[in-house]
Amino acid sequence: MPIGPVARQSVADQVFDQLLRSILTGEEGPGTQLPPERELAVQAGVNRQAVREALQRLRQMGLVEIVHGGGITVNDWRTSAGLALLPMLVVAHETAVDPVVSRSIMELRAVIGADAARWCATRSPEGTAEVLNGIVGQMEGLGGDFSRWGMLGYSYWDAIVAGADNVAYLLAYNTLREVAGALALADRMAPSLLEREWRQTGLYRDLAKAIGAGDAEASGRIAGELLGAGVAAVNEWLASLPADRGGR
Amino acid sequence: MPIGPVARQSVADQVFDQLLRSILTGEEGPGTQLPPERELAVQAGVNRQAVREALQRLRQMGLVEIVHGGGITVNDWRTSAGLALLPMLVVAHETAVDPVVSRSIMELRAVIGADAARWCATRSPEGTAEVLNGIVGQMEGLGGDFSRWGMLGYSYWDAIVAGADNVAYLLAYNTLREVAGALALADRMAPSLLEREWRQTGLYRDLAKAIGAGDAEASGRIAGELLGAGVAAVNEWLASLPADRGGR
DNA sequence: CCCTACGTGTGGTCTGACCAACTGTCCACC
DNA sequence: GGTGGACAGTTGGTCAGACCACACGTAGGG
Repeated sequence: MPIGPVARQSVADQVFDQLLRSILTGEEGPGTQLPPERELAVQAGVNRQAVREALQRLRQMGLVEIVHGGGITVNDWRTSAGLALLPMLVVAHETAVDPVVSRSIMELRAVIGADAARWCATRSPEGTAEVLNGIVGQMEGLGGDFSRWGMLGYSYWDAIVAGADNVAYLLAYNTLREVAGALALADRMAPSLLEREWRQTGLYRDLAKAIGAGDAEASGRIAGELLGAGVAAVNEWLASLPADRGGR
Repeated sequence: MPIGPVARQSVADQVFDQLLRSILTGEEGPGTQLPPERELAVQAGVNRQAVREALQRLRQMGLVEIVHGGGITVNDWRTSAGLALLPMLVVAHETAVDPVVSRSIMELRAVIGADAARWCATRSPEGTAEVLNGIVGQMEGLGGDFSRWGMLGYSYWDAIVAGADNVAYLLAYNTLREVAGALALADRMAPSLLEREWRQTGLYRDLAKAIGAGDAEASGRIAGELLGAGVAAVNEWLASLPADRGGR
């Protein structure tokens, strides 16, 4: 039995996590002032530099505002944080993944993936369709080995997004891939939600063909169908839950 | 003539900018090792702590990999950076905005905005349509005062995205708003590109009505039309350029 | 009453030191 | 010959303490 890599978190990372958590949970609401750096340092029992690194990272994410000599103010992350916060929203309450967050992720994935496929059909360089077909071939090859499907799915959509010639899609998709990792770690349910999507190998091949033919309309439609399955699965999951799970 | 606020950049921010630029320009390509922290500090003529803060921020963005005792490796930002990089891509080459980046931004904005409108029609809380109608009223009120259109447009789409009940859209839209600021600053052309979109007040009112009626299909269609105008404008701009502008 | 000047608190920068992890080398041992 | 341990050098991580720069409240002078 192989052992995995040991998670080693630096002191600054731990401070970052603690502050992030207290902001996301609302313990430190928007507009409130954080304690001074020096006090945070003694509270955490660490050096001031570690606190500073954490605070600068929070600032970069838009979660706090720091003014020289004026203290640190907590922002409202709903209006000032960027997409980079998404992976951390998933991990923030580590007991279970917020279904609304999951749905958000799947919807964003679907809407970007579908449009990327549309553009990929007309803007992608030569050879993209061949790459996609190769991946589909591998998919068909490994019948039930579910553990490797995920990787192939990533490569498939990676190729499409790369072929869409849209940096914004590319970057957003990178964030989404990171989120997927956090999702899979935090919640065992997520993979099974995706399962029905993975199974549709036929559509994967159709999509590759449509992209190879340069048919934007068909590509967008098939990709939407493919990715819509994941959205539908999350929605069903959401509907099956008691009504009290709807926060954030 | 009123003078604006002076940009005061901390030392760590300047180091961050320099490193970011040298990574984005490819001067420090993927896989290359950065000089050690101590050397970077003497090169920049600053403290090592400042360098550390900058490096930690680069790490958070996924641009570099840092291993304890092992040095700092530059990542390929195309595969490892998140959407947070988008604003910095715009500013990176400050002479002119890369048209491909601009197009990417407008497309992402359009695709998210349209889907947000679709969901806003069915998922938004009571009163959203009233808010939207109020904003449209203000739009109609200030005939040619173009400077204030931008603000109103932001509020309008803010309300829609907030009503879509999708955190991912919300966060991505926050990033896009930030990008819009950078765009307007870096390139005077951007506002005129958006102008035709702003002018379509009638569609803005139609969209508010469709959302109020809970008509998802119409909302998505109108929003797509509205936002598609901006995409089309950028595409025309792109087509009018000499072919040598296509990098990145 | 204004408003200047100052003190206090807070973020920003610096110095220097030490700890901890990776890397390569060499050598004892099997 | 190969394996594993001991070692030194490089580099990131942490710490302590000091000083500078800015914001803000307040008391004193006009």
